[in-house]
Amino acid sequence: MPRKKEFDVDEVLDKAMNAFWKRGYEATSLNDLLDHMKIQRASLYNAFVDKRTLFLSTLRRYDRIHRRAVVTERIKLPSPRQAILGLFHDAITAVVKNRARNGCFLINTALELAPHDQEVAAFVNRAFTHMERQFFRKRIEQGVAIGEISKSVDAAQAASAILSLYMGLIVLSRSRPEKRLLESIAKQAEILLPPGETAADSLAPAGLAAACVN
Amino acid sequence: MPRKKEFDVDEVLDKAMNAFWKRGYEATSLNDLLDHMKIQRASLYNAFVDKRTLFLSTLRRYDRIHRRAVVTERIKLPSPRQAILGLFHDAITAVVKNRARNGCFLINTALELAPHDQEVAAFVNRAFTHMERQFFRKRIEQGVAIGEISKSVDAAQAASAILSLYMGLIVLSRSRPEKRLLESIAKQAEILLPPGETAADSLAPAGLAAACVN
DNA sequence: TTTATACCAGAATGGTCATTCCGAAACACT
DNA sequence: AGTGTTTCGGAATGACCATTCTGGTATAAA
Repeated sequence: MPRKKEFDVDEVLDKAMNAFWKRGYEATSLNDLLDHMKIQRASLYNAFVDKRTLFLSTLRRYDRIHRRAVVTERIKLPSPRQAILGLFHDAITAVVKNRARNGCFLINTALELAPHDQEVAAFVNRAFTHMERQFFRKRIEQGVAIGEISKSVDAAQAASAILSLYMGLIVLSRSRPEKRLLESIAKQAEILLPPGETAADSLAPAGLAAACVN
Repeated sequence: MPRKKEFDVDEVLDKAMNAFWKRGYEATSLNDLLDHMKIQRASLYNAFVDKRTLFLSTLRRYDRIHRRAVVTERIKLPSPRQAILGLFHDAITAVVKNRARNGCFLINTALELAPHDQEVAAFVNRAFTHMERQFFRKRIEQGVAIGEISKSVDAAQAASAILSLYMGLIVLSRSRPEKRLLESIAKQAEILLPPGETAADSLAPAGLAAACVN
């Protein structure tokens, strides 16, 4: 009896996501969305309820296919240290190759909407905390366990710092997509994760050990 | 001949700044502004031209009294290392004490408007670059020169990283104002600026110390 | 006093916003 | 053929937006 939907929901959701990602929530009007999604008004409201609900849907989708997917890929990598540092270098090449000028949708949203929308705040919060604890911290702990990362590293503390450094990198990359600058930041991420002391369990204090990287 | 202005320009500018700082540009309507500034419509347009010009004025004022003022204070401090690390601790206490959850006006603006407003982009860019080069880098160089910071530190690179770490801290503090988390980040800032080799030298194994000259 | 300006309060303008509603055509099933 | 649903294109709605305008009033200097 019912007529089939003539557009792919995920496909138009992607287009809506890109629109929101590029301009933010407030600055993206419904007409902008319709232009990008190439569907009719009625179809949008029928399929996605309203603007805010559509936004949340795109945010969830971004989290799934852009953040979670990357994390689960990188969790499988044999080298915990490279899994983390690779994230930085991927972000840099994405920026330098003139692709990602939009930054991170989650970070953008955290600043624009989270302070005034509890549901959004809870969502981005969970995402950031997941990054910190389930990716950065776990991988650092693994790195320390297999001797790839120095025992002098406090996994929880380093995870916070790496997260902060990463977010700073993304924020900075929007206004200053300079390769040299961004690579300096990635370089210092390496310093926060000094390689394990293969020879002897060094007596060197953490600060000095960190300074010795490279 | 002319009647005197009955409101203090800087005073109402401060109120406008707080409104924009809290909600961002798009989400702050002119009525919001009038409510906060407690002046009349005509007075606003007479004194500040229009909304965007008013916004730029508040941004310039923020830069002057919130960023530049802090920097010039901290440039005078005797200890370059403490001048930098103090910035982190000040930000943290501001967040945990009086719940300053508005983050940094410049960073918020960099994400909301800079991508679509060239003038704004140029302004925040100059501010960030000034932070990086005229404050962080210069102070690190001084620290290295007086032996407070290890010679192994590349001032330019470390400055980029410290800026990135600081921005990450501010961004993160908006959604997660947890003292423990933020202090972990500040702690790692210290690691990026290891103290100069005075006593630590003697404790380190000879081989390791040699590896540090680079 | 005159004159220029700032004040107040609010209406008017012209636009855009998200959302709803309409009629008609397209389609898929019984 | 008939029924239910989704398409389309657009019009209507009502709210809010930034900005301008209209009078009327107060205040200072010439």
